[in-house]
Amino acid sequence: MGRWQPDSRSRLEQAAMDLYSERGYEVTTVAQIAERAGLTERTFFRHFGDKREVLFSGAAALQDLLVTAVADAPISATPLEAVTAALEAVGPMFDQRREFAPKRQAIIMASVELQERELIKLASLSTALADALRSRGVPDPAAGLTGEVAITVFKVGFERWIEEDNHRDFTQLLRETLDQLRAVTAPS
Amino acid sequence: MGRWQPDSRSRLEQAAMDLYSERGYEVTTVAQIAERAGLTERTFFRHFGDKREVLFSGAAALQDLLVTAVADAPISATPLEAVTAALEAVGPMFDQRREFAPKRQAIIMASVELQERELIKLASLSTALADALRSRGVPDPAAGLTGEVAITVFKVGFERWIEEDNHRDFTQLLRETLDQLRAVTAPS
DNA sequence: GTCTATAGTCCGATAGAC
DNA sequence: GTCTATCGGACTATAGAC
Repeated sequence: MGRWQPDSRSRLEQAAMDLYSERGYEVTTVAQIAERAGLTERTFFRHFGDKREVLFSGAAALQDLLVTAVADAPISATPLEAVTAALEAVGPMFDQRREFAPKRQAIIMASVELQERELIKLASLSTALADALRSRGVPDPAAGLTGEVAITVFKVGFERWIEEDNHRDFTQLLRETLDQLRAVTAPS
Repeated sequence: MGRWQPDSRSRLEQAAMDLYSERGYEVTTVAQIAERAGLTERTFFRHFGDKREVLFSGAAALQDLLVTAVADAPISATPLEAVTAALEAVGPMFDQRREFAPKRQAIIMASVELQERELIKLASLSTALADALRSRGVPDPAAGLTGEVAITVFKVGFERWIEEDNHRDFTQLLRETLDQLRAVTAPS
């Protein structure tokens, strides 16, 4: 055991979640987060680029999971089928943390600044999915549009998963949302 | 003619565009923008909530145009047809400022912070369109999903309109992008 | 670990328009 | 007189530089 307590990063994340929940994101200072974690402001900024990023460290893992699933989809899969497989692959990751996700979402929905960060993370996922599709030989504009469609389904499905009283599987809601999107765009 | 020069707001917008283009958004200070416009920092913040907002004052007019067009669509129109009418209604607004839009877009694409603001403005348009559809009696989840689809078409169509060598009508590109989106989501 | 620039807020003062 | 737009200065927190 070294000079420092382990898991500085996790402690900062936990302290930030707690303080953002208790008092709100805007009125919480980085100094307060660092203090609660037993660290200094300087250490916070060593781990996280800014005050918002402390809530978004899971984004990279989500992106890896999505991209890998697209790459691993059967060669015969259409672009939409490939991203559907990717969405179904991430479902369990959320169902496992059913109590964490709504808490984090409530914090984000209470702050425009945090919503901005959330949206650019989603846009990054869309770009990553489009690139993964292009690696499969999917041409533009289909690759870019399919990435956008996937993120729309993820976003809308996630919102419903959070707000639904009965806790249905995230995967099930994603499938349902995709079907509804297809109904909306289908020819009358 | 009074004590102040007219059009303080426009002068700030023009100065900001110029400086963001010349030096970049991040390295430009609000003091520099105000100075070039012959005003003070304090006045800048009176007109614009923050340093980014000076590039997004046109968003409200765009939203009004979209919402009005949805409300004015024929009663017989499907949700997708109503938002399609809205998209076609805003096309000319962009074709009129063909030299302004790419310059502004280049500034935004050079800064993650500005992209975040752009994305939340687009999300706001999506919500406004969904609300306009609900006012027409469109139920959820169709209203929300149709709003999202419309914004995807707008975003992707706009990017292509900017980067295309031959200057096709924005409206034409929007129609084409919607057709491609429908092809992507259509059953194989 | 210390220092500094900048964003953004708050209070008040001023001066013209009406 | 009221209303509105500008300016001045002090202040905090973020974020990056040293």
